[in-house]
Amino acid sequence: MAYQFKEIEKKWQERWEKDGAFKTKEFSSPKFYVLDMFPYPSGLGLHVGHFKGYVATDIVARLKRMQGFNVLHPMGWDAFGLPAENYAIKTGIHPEITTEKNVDNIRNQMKIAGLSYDWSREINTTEPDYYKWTQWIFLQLFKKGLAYKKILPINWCPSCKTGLANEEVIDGKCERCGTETTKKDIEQWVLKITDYAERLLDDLEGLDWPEKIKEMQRNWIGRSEGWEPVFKIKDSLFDIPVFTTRADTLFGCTYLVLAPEHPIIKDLEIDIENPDEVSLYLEKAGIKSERERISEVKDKTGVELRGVKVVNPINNKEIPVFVADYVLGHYGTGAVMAVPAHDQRDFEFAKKYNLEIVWTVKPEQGEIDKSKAFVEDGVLFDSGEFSGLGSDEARKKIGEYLSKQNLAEKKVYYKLRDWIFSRQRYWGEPIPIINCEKCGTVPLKEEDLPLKLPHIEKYQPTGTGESPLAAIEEWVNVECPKCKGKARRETNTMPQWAGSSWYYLRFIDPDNQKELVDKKKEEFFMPVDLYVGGADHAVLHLLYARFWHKFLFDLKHVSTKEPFSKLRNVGFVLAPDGQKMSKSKGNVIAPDEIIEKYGADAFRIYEMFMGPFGEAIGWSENGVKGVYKFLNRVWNFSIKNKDNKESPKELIAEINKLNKRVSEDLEKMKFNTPIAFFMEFLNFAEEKQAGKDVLERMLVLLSPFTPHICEELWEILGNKESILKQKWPEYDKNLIKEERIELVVQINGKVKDKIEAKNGLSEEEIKEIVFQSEKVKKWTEGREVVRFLFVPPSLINIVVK
RNA sequence: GCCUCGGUGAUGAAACCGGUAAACAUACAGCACUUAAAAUGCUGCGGGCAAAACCCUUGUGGGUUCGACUCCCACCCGAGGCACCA
Repeated sequence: MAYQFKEIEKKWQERWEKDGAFKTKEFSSPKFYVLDMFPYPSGLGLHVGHFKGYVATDIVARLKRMQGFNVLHPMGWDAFGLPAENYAIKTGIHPEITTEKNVDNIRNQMKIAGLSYDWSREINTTEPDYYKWTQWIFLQLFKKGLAYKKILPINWCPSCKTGLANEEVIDGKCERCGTETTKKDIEQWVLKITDYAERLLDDLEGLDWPEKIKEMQRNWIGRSEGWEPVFKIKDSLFDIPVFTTRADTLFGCTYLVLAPEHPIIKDLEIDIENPDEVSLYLEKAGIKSERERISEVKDKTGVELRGVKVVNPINNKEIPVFVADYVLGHYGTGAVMAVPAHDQRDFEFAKKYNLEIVWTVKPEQGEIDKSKAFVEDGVLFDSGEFSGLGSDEARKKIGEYLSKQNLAEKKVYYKLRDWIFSRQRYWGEPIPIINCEKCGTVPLKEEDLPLKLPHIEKYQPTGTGESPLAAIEEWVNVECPKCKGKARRETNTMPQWAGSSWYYLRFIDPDNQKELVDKKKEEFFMPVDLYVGGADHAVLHLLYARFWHKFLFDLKHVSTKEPFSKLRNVGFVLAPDGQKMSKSKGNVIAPDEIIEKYGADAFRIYEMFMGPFGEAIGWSENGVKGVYKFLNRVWNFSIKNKDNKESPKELIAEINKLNKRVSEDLEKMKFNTPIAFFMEFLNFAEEKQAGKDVLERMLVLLSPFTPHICEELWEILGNKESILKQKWPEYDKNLIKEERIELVVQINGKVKDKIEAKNGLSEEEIKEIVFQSEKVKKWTEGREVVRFLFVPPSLINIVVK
């Protein structure tokens, strides 16, 4: 008979809630903080993919509770952001209302899946009580000079009508809507994440994170070490420093290239003999979109500044100067020394404009292939006193030689750019700043926080670079806190990523009105012991959160250098057709219908059984049916044996084996194999008489995976106290040892025979048994036995000639 | 181009530290139960053969080893990330 999952699941979910079974205790050691990346409360609800991570952390949370940990396992809502606002534009329904509705729906989805969150700690980034502290952190950043305003050519999404951070531009397109971004000069709030570049890079070392994510962050931060030689401009007081990692190729530098944005171009105006040509080029470069720049990688364009020459500091050669947009204004000094012989980009440019190519580095062996640049390290020639040196040594020697004459400096640059922090949209945290005509930028007083987001009727973005908030006169026009004169509020809002950059701290102390988090509680619960979410946040959320955390650490508001000590990525759940699930493709599978048809327990173990946790795997309803069948067998097996007292020895060995395998694999964050082990165990045990001891152990081990059915059967077996209170069982390795085993006999490494024998025999005894085998005789007859290898407990390899 | 993962039956996959390749499931086929279907149970299921014996098989080619999915070298393919970063 099929087990009645609907009644059972409802019954236990209500019981757990009534008992407050998942409430975290304050200051009860040891603690374990296991956290999911909190979701955006979309109107579609969550699909089965979101639950893969949630079920895994839930299993860990339940396991850790049984192992005696005081588990902090909270959930909340990252509810600011564009979709709610776009929905409001379309329907006129306020984001506050849609957010609340969506949150209720998703919270319910999580509850019917039996996820063991401590709901008393629920947070929502759009509640003033929460964003008060997001704003507070912003004020601290401002006070430390880490939040500043700047007119910048930013990435602009013409569809979302807002500026974007570099991290939000993927392939020249808006991360949200896929529209191609353009450049726009707007005054922006910028956070100085670059001040933390070195620490963000160095501290990755100690983290138990997937190597992939660490590597992505390293690349994003992009540290590079080199020298910055100075090129003097001929007949001028100006000079131009350039950054290079290849100081060893300096003798091969035959021209200099400036980025179109380089300020010195203006200073040189009077010397330039071809001003029309130059300004035409600059104009063209300025309007190019990010996309165009990327697509033109192969076709380098530029223009010479005729009449301007610079001097190569290493050999005093006069060389020409070009402007080209393959040199970026925002990296290094915005100027490069071009060495066409040893840099592929310079090589292409030199070929196109017929510039001199001077070879100064050759490979240690063989000749240079002069059809392309030789970019590897090698041995210097035609390089004065440095000829004959290897590249590595030459870099150092040349750098030091120049720096003695104050013609170069050792330098480190990072690819990481400051975080563009303002958005010209409505549905976000207002930036707590007042712009006064007299006093300039004035921060709000901390006691005036939260600065509430006003309720408005018109959400349409203005497209002018101002947010819709700018239209609300009574909100915008305020008195300056400093001089009491006329002033205007900052109308930009914070980006999507603000609220999620510190939310893990608020779970520790969600109702604190006086501070962001109580110091003692923070010290107790931090860091997050296990953080689980998709790999798609590798350089956005995970980098921003680390930055804010380090900042709070410097202010002594948090006690750890890093927020998340262990991170694991969950793989996508794809639609049955192998495609990504999306509303537009109509292939989204909701957990609700699966739970309705097969129950939460079946849903939960299917999510885990479908494959390795980190891999992307297609959904299969037949797979759900398969594990549902398994749960029915667990039910029937337990009911059938519920009155048995004792178990046979072989079953005791088997349950200990199961115990070992499940414990070990859970420790390694493997969730698919333990389920296979349970199935194997049941296949073995089903026909046998099982006693209460074995049944109970099985249920306790299974309970983190499928808590409802286990609770019910646990009760049926006569237990009064919830299975949640049981200790995670230890296995006895002496009981696992089998009495009889199968010897596997190989001849020259190939399996030829299998012989059953007593376990634990000596090599001599085994040898005797093995050579009695007909098959072994057949293969060894007339041949010389060179070696006899015995690999305990069961493998034998006989090497014959 | 660079970086990081991957490549095993029809499918999802398993295999600890180098030791029986394909556990566990799904699909499929056959049988039982049923008036019938579903559900359930049983059997089979990498390939060369219908079968035993035997041989082959973890992307390809080579190497190390008594023994390689696992280690080393070269290459091919796929996914994700970065991408004119000097």
